Amino acid sequence: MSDTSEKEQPRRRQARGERRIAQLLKAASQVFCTTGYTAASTNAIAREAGVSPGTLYQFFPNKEAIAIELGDRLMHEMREAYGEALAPVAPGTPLEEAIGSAVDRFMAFNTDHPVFFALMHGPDIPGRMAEAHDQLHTTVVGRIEALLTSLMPGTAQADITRTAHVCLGIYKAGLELVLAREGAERAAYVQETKDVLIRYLEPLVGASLGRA
Amino acid sequence: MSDTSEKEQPRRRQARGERRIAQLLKAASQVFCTTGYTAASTNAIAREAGVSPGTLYQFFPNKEAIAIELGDRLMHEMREAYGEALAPVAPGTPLEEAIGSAVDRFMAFNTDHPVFFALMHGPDIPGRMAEAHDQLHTTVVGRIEALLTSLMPGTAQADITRTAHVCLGIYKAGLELVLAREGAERAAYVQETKDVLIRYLEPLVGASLGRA
Amino acid sequence: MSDTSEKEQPRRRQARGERRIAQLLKAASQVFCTTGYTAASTNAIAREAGVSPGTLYQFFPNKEAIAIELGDRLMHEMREAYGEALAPVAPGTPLEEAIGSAVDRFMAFNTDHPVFFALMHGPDIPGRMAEAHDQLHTTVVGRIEALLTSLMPGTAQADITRTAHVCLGIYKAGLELVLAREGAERAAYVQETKDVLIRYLEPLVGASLGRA
Amino acid sequence: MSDTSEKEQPRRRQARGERRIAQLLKAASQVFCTTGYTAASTNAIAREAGVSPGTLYQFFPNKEAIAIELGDRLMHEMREAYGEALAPVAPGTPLEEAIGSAVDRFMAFNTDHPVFFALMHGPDIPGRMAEAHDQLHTTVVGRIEALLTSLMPGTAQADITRTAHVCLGIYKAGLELVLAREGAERAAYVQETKDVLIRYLEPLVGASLGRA
DNA sequence: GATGAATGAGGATTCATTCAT
DNA sequence: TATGAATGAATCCTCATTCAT
Repeated sequence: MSDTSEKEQPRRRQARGERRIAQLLKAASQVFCTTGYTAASTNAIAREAGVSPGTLYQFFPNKEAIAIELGDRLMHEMREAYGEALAPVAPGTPLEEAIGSAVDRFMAFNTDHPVFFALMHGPDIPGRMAEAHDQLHTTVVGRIEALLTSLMPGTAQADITRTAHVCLGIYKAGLELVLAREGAERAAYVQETKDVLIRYLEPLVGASLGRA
Repeated sequence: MSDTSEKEQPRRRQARGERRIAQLLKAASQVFCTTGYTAASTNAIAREAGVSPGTLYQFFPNKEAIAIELGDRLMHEMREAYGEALAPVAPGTPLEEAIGSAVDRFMAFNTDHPVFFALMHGPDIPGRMAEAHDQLHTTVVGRIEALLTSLMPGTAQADITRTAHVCLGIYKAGLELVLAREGAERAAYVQETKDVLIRYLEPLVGASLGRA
Repeated sequence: MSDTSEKEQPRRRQARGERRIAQLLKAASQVFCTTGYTAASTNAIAREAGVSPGTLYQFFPNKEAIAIELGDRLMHEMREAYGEALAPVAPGTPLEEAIGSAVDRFMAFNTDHPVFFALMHGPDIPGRMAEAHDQLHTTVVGRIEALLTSLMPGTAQADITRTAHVCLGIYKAGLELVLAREGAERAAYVQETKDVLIRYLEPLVGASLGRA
Repeated sequence: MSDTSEKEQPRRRQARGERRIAQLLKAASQVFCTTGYTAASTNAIAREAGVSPGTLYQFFPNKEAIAIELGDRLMHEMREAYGEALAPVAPGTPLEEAIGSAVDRFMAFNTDHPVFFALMHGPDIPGRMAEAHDQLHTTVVGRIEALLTSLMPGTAQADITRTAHVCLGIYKAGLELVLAREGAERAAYVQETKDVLIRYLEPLVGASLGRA
């Protein structure tokens, strides 16, 4: 009735809502990882979250909205946790170091959040869901472009873009291999992924340096 | 009474069946490409083929059987058309040439048969379908291993295997990029794919040569 | 072209047709026994007979026609094989003997032709198939009535009919128990069936004799 | 905040569910009676209940679960309504009375719940549904054995069991005849059923008494 | 907000039956 | 006749989504 009630009531509700949303997204992560986006059912997500289907729809208008929100949060979290992973490196940083740390950080993040892969991946992502996918994709590519621009100054934008796409492709391929392994084999594949990227970029970086 | 009447009658019928099967597989290819395996419906495949659902089930016991048969045919076709694409190269063949021609051939095949990619791809492949997927995968990896063994004699088998997996990953990543483009951009991505592979393998090949 | 060709051609065809029909009915028997009438599929029958579905429909207009024809043939066969099993007995025949031999003969027949039971039985017999069932039923009841009339002269027709229905019910119940057993147990159940019938009929027969 | 809000809200919902279940089981009863279990379709049951197919599956995972639950409820109801119908009779009870009342009670129950018969009956019961059927059957046979043991003390177990099976067979046969009639005819068949059972058991009971 | 019942279109699959060959 | 391909309605069942409470 007073200010408090008008501010704290909603806040409490929002807090509860946030908890619910987090709970649902966590459940969705697990289900998406297990069955893939297409085969995941909203009922299964609700069940996994321990709530009723109706509750799920109180927070998300439909299935893809869950995936989109999940993607957004992942991007946020990534930005916060490893914000500078892909930021332009200081001039003079050796390529190996730049790539190595970027891959390490990304791999760590993706290993901790396997949904990321499930969402990034897959041509069977149907309908409007593709938007979320594309958006995520575009963001990541943009960040890679920024990194590459600092590594290969003077390179044409089109080439930067293409190289960025290739790098992301290599990374995703490596990630898939990594996620399917454990222990020493996993570490070996992480190293391979770095090697592929380094060897791929080395001549490009060299050329741009020579040009500069 | 003559050979014709006793042999061609059934043959004609069989021919009709074969045509239907081909037609259904073609339809399935398109649907799988468009929607992915999981989301593809047998009714949609039948509709695309212009037949009733019952007809589809006259030739295939279930959805996965279609995918399996499709995979088998693709493998056959690949073997026949580009049989030696991945066969061990003559000693002394420059790496660039070996990789270049292998990638060209594969890309050509995959561009002509985009389902291949749809079937190769995707961790959300459910049920017993995964078998088919794995089998296809194993076959391809095996062929790459053979190629690598001839390129990098004396390398430990475990390393060969890992390298083969990485190469396949790179190729698939490249393919995905290529398939999403047209014309000059597509050609550029083909070249990038080759470059990635060549630069990745060059040191390995060199090392094994030095050792030999 | 001569008489021979006009008579023997059809005859040969009829002969072939008869063989086909017999073959199909045999297959149907097995399928009906295994899965029951409702769950039996015409395709399964055709497969069991080693012919195509089309062939089956060349001889039978639909599924129930198969059952009807099967029932008819069974009745014929029964009549031929054990024609007098239920015919009125000679006056003075002890009830035990009359019942005993009738049950023995029927049981033998039904044991040899388990379809009979499958067709007689069951409230899930749907649609027009019920006709066949009813017809068969009516025939059997009629024969039992004849037997009872000779055993219980002077009894009202309504009572005879009711008693006949009860006897058939007892017999079918006994048969079900018998068919589910083997060896000594089976023999014991045959005896029980006879006992039930004899004890049920004895007072009725006695009463009618006293009356006469 | 009060008990009412926290307990009755869910209760009301549960109540709705219970009503639906009852409604669905009632509809299932009718459909099973009309078409038999095998030919009964879940859609038909849902339609009969006036709900959508999805609703049915909210409460039952599949068709057989409906039949099983139906059987369970019938058994419960039977136990509650006529709990002692088959319980051992007081020593000295005339056989006619024991049988008469047991048959009356059972017939009354089965007449009120014709599904019981539909579920008891039928060798074409497929799949895991057979379990339910067998369980029901076993329960009933057990109760008859108990009754017979009290009527025929000193009889070998194997004989008791066989006699129980025969009695159940007779009863089911009688029931089938009874259910197909109305009014006076029905009553007459009830009496016949009793007579058959009494005459069948009389000598056995007498023998065991003589022995005792 | 939360619940869970309700919906109904859609998916895989089967099957009696027909038809071209 | 025989074949087997073709049909399409009907089955069982699922799922995204809505709604009354």
